Amino acid sequence: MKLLAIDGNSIMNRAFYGIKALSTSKGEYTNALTGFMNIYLKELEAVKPDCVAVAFDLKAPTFRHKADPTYKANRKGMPHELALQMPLIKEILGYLGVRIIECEGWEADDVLGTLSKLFSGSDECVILTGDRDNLQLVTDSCTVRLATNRETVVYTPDKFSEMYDGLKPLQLIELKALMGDSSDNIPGVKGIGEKTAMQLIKECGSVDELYNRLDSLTLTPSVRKKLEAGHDDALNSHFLATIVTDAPIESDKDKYHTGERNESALKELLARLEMNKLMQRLELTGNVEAEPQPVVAENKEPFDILPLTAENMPSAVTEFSFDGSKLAVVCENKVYITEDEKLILGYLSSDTEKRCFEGRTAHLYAFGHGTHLNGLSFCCDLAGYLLNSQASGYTVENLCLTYHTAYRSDMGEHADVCSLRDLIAALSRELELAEMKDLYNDIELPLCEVLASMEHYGVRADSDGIRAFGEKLAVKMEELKADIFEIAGSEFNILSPKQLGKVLFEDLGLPAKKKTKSGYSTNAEVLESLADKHPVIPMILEYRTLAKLNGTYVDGLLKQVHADGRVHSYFKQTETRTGRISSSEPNMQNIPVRKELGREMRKFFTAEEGFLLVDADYSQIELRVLASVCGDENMREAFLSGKDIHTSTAAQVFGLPEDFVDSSMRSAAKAVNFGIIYGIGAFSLSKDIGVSVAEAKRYIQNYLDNFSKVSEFMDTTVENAKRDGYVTTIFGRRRYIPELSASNKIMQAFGKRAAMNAPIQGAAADIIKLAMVKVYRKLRQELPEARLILQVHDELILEVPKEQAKAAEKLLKEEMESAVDMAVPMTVDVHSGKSWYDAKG
DNA sequence: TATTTCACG
DNA sequence: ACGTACGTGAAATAT
Repeated sequence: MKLLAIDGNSIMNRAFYGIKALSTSKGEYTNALTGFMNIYLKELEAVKPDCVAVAFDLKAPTFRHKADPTYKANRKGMPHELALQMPLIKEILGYLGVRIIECEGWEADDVLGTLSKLFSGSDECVILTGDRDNLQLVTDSCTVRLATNRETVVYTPDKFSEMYDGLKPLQLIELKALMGDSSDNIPGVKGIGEKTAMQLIKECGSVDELYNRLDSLTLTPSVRKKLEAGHDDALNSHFLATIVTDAPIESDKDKYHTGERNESALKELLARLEMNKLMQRLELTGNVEAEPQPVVAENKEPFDILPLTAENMPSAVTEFSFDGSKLAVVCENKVYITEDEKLILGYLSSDTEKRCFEGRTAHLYAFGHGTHLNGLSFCCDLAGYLLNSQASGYTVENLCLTYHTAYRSDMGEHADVCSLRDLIAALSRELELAEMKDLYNDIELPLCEVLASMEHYGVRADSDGIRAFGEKLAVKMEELKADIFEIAGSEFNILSPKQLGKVLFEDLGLPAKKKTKSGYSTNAEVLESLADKHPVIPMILEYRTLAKLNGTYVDGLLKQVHADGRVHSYFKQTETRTGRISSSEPNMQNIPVRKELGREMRKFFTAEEGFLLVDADYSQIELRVLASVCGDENMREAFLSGKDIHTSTAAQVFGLPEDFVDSSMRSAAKAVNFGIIYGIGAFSLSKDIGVSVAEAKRYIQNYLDNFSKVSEFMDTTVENAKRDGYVTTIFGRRRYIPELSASNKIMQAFGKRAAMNAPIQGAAADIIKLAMVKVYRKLRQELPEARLILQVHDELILEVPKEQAKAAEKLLKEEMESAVDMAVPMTVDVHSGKSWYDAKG
């Protein structure tokens, strides 16, 4: 029989340090669990054992019969992030039916030693560990698999001999008796190191023999003296280094066969831990001993599947799924399916209440066929997102697992739609408990239609113009490239950070300022600081800029222009942790604007013939939100009087009348204002505005003294976040901040900054989302030919028949400014023009 | 697939 | 002594 004996603590330790931070969205640590299970499953595959046992040290201090109380005292206590995972791995292994051995008063090593003796002779023992101590157990019937961060090294007696210069595995004890082992607190003989110990053991074979023959050995006087003085230490160390093989454990070998899995408990635990990959892996690989069972809801009737017809179209509340061509409608315990366009449109446009997983596809289909999806009252993905914006991969199955409702995998391809009813009940309850029902009903749910409408209409893009612009850039790039090669004295890939780093910092000998994981940093900040050190630097910066424009914006955008001459960016509603929406394929939220050359790109986004673009943006929305929520009178006053906020801030911080504020003071104040929103740090501020860290510190202190309510708000926000585990916006949107409970200071600091930022960035997102819903509805009523086509966080863009542009400007400004009633006005600037370039003031 | 860089609010 | 502002997405190179 073949046994796989695992050193649980040691492998957990490896796993913990091998995988960087990993935790569930609520902050429960899972990195060691994930790493352990990866190693475990891989090794199971490689070893194919008949039996498995995992040995753990008990938590209680190990005052072993053979050791004094200081034994292992200098081993660092394990970090609590790891300690928290120890009971969980035991729970997982327990549900997998794996035998766990914990033996009071005995170390995991001793248990492994005992097992290796039990499974010797005609049996076989394979020890899996990350600790070289166990190598002394290697025999003809026992191999040790040493798990390192890269690969597993297998030690047989031959391999051992090869690695340890001809020594036998058991002689590892003799070696340690002399040289000691600081990590195990084995003292060894004082003054004897690895080299000497090795020499002595090779010559004498063992510590006993060494001392027997001490007088006749030829040794340097100092070594002889150390050995004589350390005799007791050597004997004690020998004792400590020896792994015992008589721990009191189960001696019936048959008891080590893996038992039955506890499928339901395993599933529930892994779902809580959000270890979805592992769940899949455990079920996919299957297991002859315990075939995974499909999870079938208790007391749940099967669903009848039948075709949808005009006659049997349900008129009660229904759940549906729609993938763009196939519709499935669930009513009571029946699933009606159809691919008929008329029936699909009939159902989608009917007024009956309907609920689904995500509404985007259905909305788009309806828009594409000149109608609307009506009666939608619930989208599970949006509820899942509001309940936990940190999670990712909102699927019906994951949500069912998270919110403990049955996933009807017994219904095959209709599993999703058949699982919705119970899931919706659970999600509704959770939304109620979290006080997010209004946020859900008034903002997120109606916004879904608005975003689908934006995607449907898209934005007109002038492909020819973009292409011509790209060709101009390409010509410039070729010229620049030739010049760069000439001046640098070699040809290389300018866009390769690695090659560029070599040229700049090795060949040209420029000073390297910053390093990345894999070499020199060559980012714009570094290069700018070197700009006057070598003429090639500014050229490289320019080349980068051109390459970015050409690659990302010219080529990237051209690929995304549809046959209708428009780009239909996808606005994702469940992506960001703060509540913002994101845009992709193409990303229309990062089209260049800050520098003139890039800004030119916006000339290629135009209104269709006879139309204009109307562009409105909130002025300083985040600072206004901050002023409102913290109630600072100073800030409120500045906004109410319509002052320039950065100038006003500068006047306060520098203690001067506003007329005395110059442009450099204003821009410093602007940087401070940004910093406040992001969770300020003196170091970064100093870098941003080019003053000393001490100076930056003074700015911040001055700011906080002047705007004391801001300071209080930040403090209480962080306190509340620590207490509750999350922060909320004025509309009740939540963001969990698990980083606040990390023991790592850097993580904690990040958690604090995120906690300070989320209520502000999130509230701004709430406000513009609400405005979008209002604008969309108002346009439908008053200017039905106008449409909302873009959102860029604090900016909305309409495409409007040109004679309606003035009316649209007015409507847009009014709806946006009146979306919320805050302590300070939410001012909006609005402009229109033929292209985005022209429409943006 | 991960890393680096850079575009936006 | 560390690493250094919040939130995104895309592309090219490196692995």
